[in-house]
Amino acid sequence: MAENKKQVEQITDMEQDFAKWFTDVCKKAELIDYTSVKGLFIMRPYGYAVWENMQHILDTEFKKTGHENVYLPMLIPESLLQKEKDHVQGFAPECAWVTHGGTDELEERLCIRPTSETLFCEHYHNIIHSYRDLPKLYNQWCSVLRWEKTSRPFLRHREFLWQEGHTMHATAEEAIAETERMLNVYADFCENVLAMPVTRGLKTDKEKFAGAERTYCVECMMHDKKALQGGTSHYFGDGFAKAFDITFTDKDNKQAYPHQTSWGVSTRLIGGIIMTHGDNNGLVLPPRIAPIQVVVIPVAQHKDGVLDANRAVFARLQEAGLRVKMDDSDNSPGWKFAEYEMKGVPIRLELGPKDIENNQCVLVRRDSGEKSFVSLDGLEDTIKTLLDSIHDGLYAKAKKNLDDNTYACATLEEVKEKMATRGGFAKTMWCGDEACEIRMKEEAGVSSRCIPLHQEHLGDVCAVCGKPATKMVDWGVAY
RNA sequence: CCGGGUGUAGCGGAGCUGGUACCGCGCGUGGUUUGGGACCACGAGAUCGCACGUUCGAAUCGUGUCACUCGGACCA
Repeated sequence: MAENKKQVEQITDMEQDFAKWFTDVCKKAELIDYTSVKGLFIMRPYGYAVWENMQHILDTEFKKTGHENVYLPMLIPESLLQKEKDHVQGFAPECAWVTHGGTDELEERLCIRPTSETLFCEHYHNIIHSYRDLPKLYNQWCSVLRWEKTSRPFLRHREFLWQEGHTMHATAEEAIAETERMLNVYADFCENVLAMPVTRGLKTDKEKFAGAERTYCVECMMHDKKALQGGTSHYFGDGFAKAFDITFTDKDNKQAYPHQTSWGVSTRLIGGIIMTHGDNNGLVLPPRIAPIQVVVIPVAQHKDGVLDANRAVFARLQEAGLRVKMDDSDNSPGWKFAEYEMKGVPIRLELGPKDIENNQCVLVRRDSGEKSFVSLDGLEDTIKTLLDSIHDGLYAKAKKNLDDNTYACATLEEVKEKMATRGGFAKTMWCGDEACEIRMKEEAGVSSRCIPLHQEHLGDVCAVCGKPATKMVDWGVAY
């Protein structure tokens, strides 16, 4: 074994440079590739497979909760986009426009959707007439375009893949219940599928969605203690309905405006997975969305019977419904070990001549590196149990990171000092005044992440101005 | 969008007091290997991000532009 040989595929240590580590992982794990246009990325098969797995699980949940998938066009006429004032103001700065059809200039320029509220509203205007038409529970899987000034793989693409749910309800109560239901779908998904603990909360007025009355969110903490918004769920009241003249006849034969919601998660969650679970050897994927859950690596595969034994194990695991790959390429076993570690495959299975003799194989966990020798009898169940245990381990580790780095502060000074020394999330009481929020950003460098739904009473006064406070807010540096 | 850095073969780098390019890894073929990124031999591959300019001559100097990157501003 050659010592000190430079490893071409080396990944920068996260302690040394977290941002570099992140992009190294994205590239070396073959999740993503750059293109010649800033902010537009190629999702390579391995990265796209992660998204497909996420999509499949979420889509199943959406359908279970009564939603239907639709597809709306990607171009929005300028006049349509401008119907809701707050909404335009929020999105106009980052819209990309189509101005020509062939060589002819268009009479009205068309915006490439940054989000589809306006198109949904136009459509709902046409199809909602009676309370019998409600609720409308639609979801769309698509990509949207936002001309961001700075971009990073997964965290900020100019074009990104997402789903956007858009629903219409007869009453405010029903719409709010929908908003909260979907927030919980997201929270459960993050925790039970991605092994990412979340804080459920409400955005402050300053941070809420353009045009929304209320924005709920799930906030996650990354390994570098910065915050990442995992998903959002908005309650619009009847603001858009009024702007787009969407009305229905209620049971009492009176005209009424329906109440609306929208909610979404994007490929940004993949960035969250990377920064929550990854380590200095590369990606660490949560088992429930890993494109490959088990990689089978034959050892001494040139020897008689080894490949056949490996193929048999591979077939068994595949038959058992596991996502499994066998690598019988002529790379050395050591090379393969490093390769699949970098790609975050949860379990490596080694099977060589000695194992075959003993009716066993070697299982190695990606998260802990722990190695175990297990019998080939009942291997399917052993592996399924191990995958669950890896999920739990990842969750516990991320939860510890969140808990250890969330702390209460009584004053702005304290937030300033703690943020400078240890980062993470500070929770403080807040009076509700935007001026205090701005001051917190200016002086402590943190923005309000959310007003957690699970409130604690830390004191009676706002940490910034000292006036009476009623809400507890989580503050942090966000991606 | 503002300020700093970078751009040479698939990847990482050297060359940058001007004379059309070098190294390691990777890649191809053959052989030997195979329980933590194996080894030997031979071979293929880049008009130096792009454009314009200075020059007899530009990877090298100048201007512009695009992309990446680090801060900052902005960002459902």
